Amino acid sequence: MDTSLILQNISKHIQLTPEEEAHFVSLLRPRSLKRKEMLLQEGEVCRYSTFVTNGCLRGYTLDDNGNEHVLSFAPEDWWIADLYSYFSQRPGTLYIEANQPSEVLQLSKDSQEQLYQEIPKFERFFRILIEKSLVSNQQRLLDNLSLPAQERYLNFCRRYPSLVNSLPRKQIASYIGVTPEFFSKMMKELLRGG
Amino acid sequence: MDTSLILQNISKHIQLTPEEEAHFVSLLRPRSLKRKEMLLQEGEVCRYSTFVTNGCLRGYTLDDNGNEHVLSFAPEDWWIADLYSYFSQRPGTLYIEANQPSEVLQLSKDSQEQLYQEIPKFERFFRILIEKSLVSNQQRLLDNLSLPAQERYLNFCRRYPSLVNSLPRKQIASYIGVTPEFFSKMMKELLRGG
DNA sequence: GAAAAACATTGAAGTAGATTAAGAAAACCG
DNA sequence: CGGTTTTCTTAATCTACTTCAATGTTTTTC
Repeated sequence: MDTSLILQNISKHIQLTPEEEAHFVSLLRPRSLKRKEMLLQEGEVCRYSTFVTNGCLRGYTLDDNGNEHVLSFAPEDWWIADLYSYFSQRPGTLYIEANQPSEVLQLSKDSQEQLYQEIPKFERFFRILIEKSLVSNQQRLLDNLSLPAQERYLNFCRRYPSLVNSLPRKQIASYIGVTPEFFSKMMKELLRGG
Repeated sequence: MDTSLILQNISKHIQLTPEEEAHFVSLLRPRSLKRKEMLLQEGEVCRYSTFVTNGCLRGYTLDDNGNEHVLSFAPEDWWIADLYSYFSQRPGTLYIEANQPSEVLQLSKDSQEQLYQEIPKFERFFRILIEKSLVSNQQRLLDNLSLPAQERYLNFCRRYPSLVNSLPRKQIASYIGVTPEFFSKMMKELLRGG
């Protein structure tokens, strides 16, 4: 398994000794996913934090009408989980699905707790990771409260430039909170210079 | 200054020795706020995490049209900050204002970093605090993407039962993302049993 | 306790975005 | 490749919510 990306990801915030790196790596479980393969479904307990080394996953909920609402995308070098379920180890509401054939590394909740005990630096690492998530999540919430769909789309383009042209438009529409039909109209407007 | 509430808040997640408690308390700076007093304004750097021992604060942004969008309320026993600005120590976009005369305890960013070094347990405490914020923020975002205003209001009532009857309705309207006018109509519907 | 300020309600008119339905274009897969 | 499924677009109709404007009602302030 290729662990260079995840070790590099971690080294952005904490420095590990070679022994610590080796120990961390020993806790990881690699997994390959086919396109459309489900990593997690509503009602299940999320037992792993998942790091994407290749491909792209997406996390979403289904509402009462069966409409999908995308909470997050996880391209290469990102983490994903149903955090409510992962932290509480209770059944969650999120679906996590591979958008493309993907390679991931999984860290179980138990391993993560063990890691906090053995190498306290990891407590710092995951704290910082969550801090960043929280900040961007708050910004996205404020965007949804205060900006029209067009602006939210432009913000999406800034935040995920690599994804804009590789995701189905309906998934982007769902992420910014509009229907595919409206998204289509909006794009026409945008290109026409509106 | 009365530190019993904040020590109790902390003891929910980590156990401190009396010496550690004393040291922590020595880093806190008490502050009294009048109604409408601003703790933070757009463009300023957020230098403190603020814990509310009494009263209630609110965090909001102003959009281009001067409309207020409430990101969070902080009643007694809650923490509040402009997290983007606090973590990055760069100018932020949030206003934090006292809804009522309030008593708060402030922990500076420097003190917090110092605390992480001196008493690593605090790294755990704040990690857990942020984990919980992130989970509830994600849920709120999904609510905004998938539920009509009425349902979002009912969720608000569940989340902040103590605030429902003590906040101006326009602030609740702003929190759930509708205008005061629409909120008024919605409440009429709700009471009529709709 | 009066004046001022902030908050709340109502109604009419307008709009961003949803829904439905249908056809066209891609993308997938055997 | 060719058939199936998924995605994308367009257009007509519909609705949840906004805006504006006016009025009434609390709450604040001094």
